[in-house]
Amino acid sequence: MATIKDVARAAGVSVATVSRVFQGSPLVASATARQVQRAAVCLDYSPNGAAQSLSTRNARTLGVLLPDLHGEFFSEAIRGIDHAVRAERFQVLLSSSHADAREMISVARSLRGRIDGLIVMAPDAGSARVIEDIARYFPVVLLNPGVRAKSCCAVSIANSDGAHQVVRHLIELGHERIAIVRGPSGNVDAKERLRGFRKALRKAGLGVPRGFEISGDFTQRSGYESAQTLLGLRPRPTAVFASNDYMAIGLMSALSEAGVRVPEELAVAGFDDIPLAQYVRPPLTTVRANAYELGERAVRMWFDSARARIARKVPRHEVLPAALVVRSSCGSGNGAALRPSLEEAGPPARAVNQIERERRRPLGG
Amino acid sequence: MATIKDVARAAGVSVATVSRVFQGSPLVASATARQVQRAAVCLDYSPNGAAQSLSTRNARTLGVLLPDLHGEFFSEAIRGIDHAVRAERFQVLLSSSHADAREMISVARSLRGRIDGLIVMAPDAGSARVIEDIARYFPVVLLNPGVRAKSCCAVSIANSDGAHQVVRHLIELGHERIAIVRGPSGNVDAKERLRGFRKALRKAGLGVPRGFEISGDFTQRSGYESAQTLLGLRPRPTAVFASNDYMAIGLMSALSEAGVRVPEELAVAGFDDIPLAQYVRPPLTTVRANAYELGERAVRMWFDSARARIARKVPRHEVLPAALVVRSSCGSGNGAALRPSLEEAGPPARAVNQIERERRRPLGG
DNA sequence: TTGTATGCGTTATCAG
DNA sequence: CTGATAACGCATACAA
Repeated sequence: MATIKDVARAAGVSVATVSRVFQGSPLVASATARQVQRAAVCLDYSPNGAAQSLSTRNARTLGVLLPDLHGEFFSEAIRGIDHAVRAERFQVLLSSSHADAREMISVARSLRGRIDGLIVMAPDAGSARVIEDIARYFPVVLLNPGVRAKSCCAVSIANSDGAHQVVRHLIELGHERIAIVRGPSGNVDAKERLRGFRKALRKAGLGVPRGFEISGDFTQRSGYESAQTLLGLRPRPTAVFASNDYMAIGLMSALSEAGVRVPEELAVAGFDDIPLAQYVRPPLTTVRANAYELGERAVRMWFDSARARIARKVPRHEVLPAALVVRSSCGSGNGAALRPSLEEAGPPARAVNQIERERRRPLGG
Repeated sequence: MATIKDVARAAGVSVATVSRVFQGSPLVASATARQVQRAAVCLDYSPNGAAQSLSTRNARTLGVLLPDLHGEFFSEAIRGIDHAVRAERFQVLLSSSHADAREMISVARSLRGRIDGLIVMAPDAGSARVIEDIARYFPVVLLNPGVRAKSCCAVSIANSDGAHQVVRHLIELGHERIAIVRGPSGNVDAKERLRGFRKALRKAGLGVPRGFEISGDFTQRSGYESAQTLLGLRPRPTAVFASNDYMAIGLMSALSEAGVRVPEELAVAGFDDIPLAQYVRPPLTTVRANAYELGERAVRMWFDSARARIARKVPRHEVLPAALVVRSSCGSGNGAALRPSLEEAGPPARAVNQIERERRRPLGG
């Protein structure tokens, strides 16, 4: 592979000049620049990134640390990150599937010299110290964090507000006995959604009868299993908010087997708006969280705080709004079309357009 | 940040010794090693990756170039890649959302010095030259490539065979007039699936009546729109193979609106086994392509060929088997449970376990 | 077993 | 406008 020296020699100039040309420096005669460019093309030269990093002390690369995630949320977040990073002409160094915090920190350390900063997603609350530790090495932005770290910026989804919205929706539809299927206990998203649930009920002057807060773990199975508990409650709830869509779908399938009609006998709502949500019967009323935007914002926030490093570094915390998506799994109070969601307009209209935009997949695989 | 020099000074040794300790060299007295380690911990030192890369001339990093992909396939492929890369103690430099080949090549060039090789996914047939170009810089493994490049290894999905299987399944169920909704014309997955379709019919001595090969573009909308064409055919087909699940689902929704019963009046099959496939009504018979494994294999193949560099470099091409997943959208010939798929066993049994494994998402968002 | 010295490919600081 | 040359942080051949 050709180096800057080879180009310099071929162009009959010094390495300094070649370097200047490649950085678009104005301090070089255009004739000389052309010479250099010709030589570079001829030798198929491009600068060595490692050498640049070493010399300039920055890598033009952002690291991304993720837990072992599956599914749409993961890929959308990455897409958002990649998009925003690309806009800054940076690169993404991805490291996912981290089991525990210890592993995360060792990976983060091994990244020294290769990245300028990190986007970290640590959903469990136990990792506070680890995060602080990592943040000593690089500027860190937390993505939907399970914990607030004093020293770093963060961007997260309005879990509490989203839950609040959907529960308020149920209340507006006339429900007074509303249950929740909770998420895993260590998970902060779950905790926040529970908080929003409680707040909405409290605001409406409704109580939460004993046993109306059923435990779950975000898996479809736990939703399925919650049905039994749910149907055994007396008085029986008329509506239930499942803390995520997977559980809502599991629950609905159990209800269907038990011959309980949704939403007539029991209204069901979820959270996340996974792609499935609009296809189950009845289509699921839920809350949309935009993972793409979450990733994008995290990166923007990183660059903002990097640029403001000279000024006072005051860690911000952005919260992305969550949007209620009304479908039919909660009924619609008086009229069937009281509050139609976009997706309900029928396939050839706007709905399909949106589906296409979101789900287009030019590759077979 | 502490450098190797600081550690050397603090430990009272030379930088060479520190370097040796960090590489686990046996040529250092254990007492000295402890000294060094203590100093390193004390100074919170870890080696600078850029400097290492520059010195050793390798980056312990694999680049991953992807087109603008959404959805499960994307994230699963990345997971597989990440997993395999991690096993080799390498890192992943990800660059997705590439619109065209030109962009891809410029990104690839800019990676010089930062990566040791590339996993490239280029589904459109036009990029052959670009690939060859990139392969001059780094060893490249193609992931589900749209084109065979002479100089690099590749791993892809058995598109043709998968299509062959599902069409043969239709034939075994007694269908004789089978149509296809094709994928985009430039796309190699689509082409291969069409090939498998034709082959299965030919083998069975069945013809493809004029008009039975309907064009589509892998979007749900195009599947929806294909229904009209399909229902206008005389004689009308009794079964249709949609080249991917999105189109199959769009088609089924159109059929449902038109009052055409699936599978009684028209059997429908898809390809990909997207998560949705088991939730639509009726659950979709399709072909499963394992994206996780695809990514994993690509990486393994890269390391294999990197290690064999000394020996003759003969580009291999692996094809991952595709598996027929029988659900109910094609009916089941004589008996309803003639050939039940795992997913049909009912929620609390194995089916849900699998769903959980596949779709567990410990994070709210 | 340890230290010295050189090179890796760039950038950047000075002189010209 | 251009050219030497000293960093950048580490690995390693060679010497001791």
